[in-house]
Amino acid sequence: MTRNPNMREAILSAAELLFSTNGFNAVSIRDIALEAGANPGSITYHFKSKDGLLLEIYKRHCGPMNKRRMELLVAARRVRDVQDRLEAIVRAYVQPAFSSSSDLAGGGARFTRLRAVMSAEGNAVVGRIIAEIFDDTTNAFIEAIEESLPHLPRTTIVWRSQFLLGALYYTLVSPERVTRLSRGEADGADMAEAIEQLVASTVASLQASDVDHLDTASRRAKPTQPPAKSVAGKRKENSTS
Amino acid sequence: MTRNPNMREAILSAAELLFSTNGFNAVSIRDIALEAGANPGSITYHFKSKDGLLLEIYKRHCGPMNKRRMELLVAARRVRDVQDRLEAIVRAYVQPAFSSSSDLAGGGARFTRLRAVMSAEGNAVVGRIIAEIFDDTTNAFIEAIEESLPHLPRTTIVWRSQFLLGALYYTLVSPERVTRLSRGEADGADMAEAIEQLVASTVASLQASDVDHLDTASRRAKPTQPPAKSVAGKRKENSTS
DNA sequence: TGATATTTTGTACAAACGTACAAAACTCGA
DNA sequence: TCGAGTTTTGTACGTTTGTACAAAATATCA
Repeated sequence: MTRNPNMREAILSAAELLFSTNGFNAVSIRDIALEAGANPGSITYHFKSKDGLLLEIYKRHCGPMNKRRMELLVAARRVRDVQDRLEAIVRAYVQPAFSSSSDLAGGGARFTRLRAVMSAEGNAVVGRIIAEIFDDTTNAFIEAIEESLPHLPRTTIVWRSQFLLGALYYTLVSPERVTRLSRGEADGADMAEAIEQLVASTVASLQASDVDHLDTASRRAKPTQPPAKSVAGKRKENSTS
Repeated sequence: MTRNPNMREAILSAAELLFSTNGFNAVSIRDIALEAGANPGSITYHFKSKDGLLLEIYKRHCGPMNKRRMELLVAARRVRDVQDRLEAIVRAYVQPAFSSSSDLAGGGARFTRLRAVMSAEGNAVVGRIIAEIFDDTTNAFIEAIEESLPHLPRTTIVWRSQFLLGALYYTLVSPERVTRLSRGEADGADMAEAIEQLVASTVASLQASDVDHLDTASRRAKPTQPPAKSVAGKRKENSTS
């Protein structure tokens, strides 16, 4: 059998691929070994345990990705125009999640899909990592958005950042849904297009005025309402704060 | 027929809970039996296999949820004002995903979280069901949105519906992230608040003009731009259509 | 009630799981 | 070329897995 010069890398790559498409528990160490062309025992040798392997995948990607995010964020904050700045901020958050600056091509998207799957499975191993590693970066983005949209409550920005991350995750998890529902007119696996659509959608969402709870309640009570000119963010803010 | 329907129901409920929080493969039949206070063998008796149990959960919820969605959609389409109609359409899609009209309280949210997890795990059993059962309903919503926003290409609506579903899923999967990032000011598990935030965000996203690729390219080339008044949906439409 | 149908239980089994570990096969400076 | 260090291999272990099945328990209805 041909020996792989860097078996450790092959194992990491195979594990990334299989975990990100099938979840953690559905993939056995033997599956990974087969995909990587390695012996099951050598996985134990390199990473000690299955959890250790998953942990190593995270360690490999988190640093470079969030570093790139922060670099792009610093540049984005310098953009003069508010609209452009907001778009640049969102793009700085989204883009590194699709294509990491690190070694492998498309590795960024694969790792982000892995994060989505682990998040859905409620994986205990990565639970702490997410809060420890990602929250700092996320907070920096929230603050940047706060600065550009000072009228918007922080809680609303948090909600919309949640929606952004969910949209990001799901786009990588189920791209075929976009292709199917668009009847082939769009390609859900087209990452460049996904980024553009996601950025545009998120910027518009962020620019909308805050949810007004009292107003919303009254609007549901009497659905007929003086006609609005169908411009988003039109509703006046008279929130509780 | 069923002499003691309680046990069957208890198994279904326990499986729903465990699957939706831990994934499919991480939960064993013995785990479910323990949670339901049943014997492992009785699960095989009622549902034949583990896959059969998962399938039965879907059969139980899909019908009522999508029926409710269609009822609300019909009502939403009758709303006169465009802004209000759009909001009603989005709400008709979102609301039944959080609280089903069926028996158990909060069962809707639990089932939607289950769908999110199965989607992330790429579960083969439910793969076909989703396309078969959900696409009809989703298409009805896309058409309703198309009707309210005739200037928007269908592909863009599909992308934004993808983002909506992803946001919906992730909100149910990781509500604690909202609580954490908002430093306790918001409660990610507050479903009513989540719905309001999600609806407002999505309506604003839908009302944004289409992504213009050429324009976007030029805007990135020369970042200085006539200042926008930071009102969502303000940008003029000069799309390709 | 007794006969029959339905549900629950306990146990068993083959397969797959994560992991450990010794032997074998490599690598590479001296 | 040699030998120490590193990596890979093969195998074996104790568990846990999904499922099957017969016996026991329970419910239904003449």
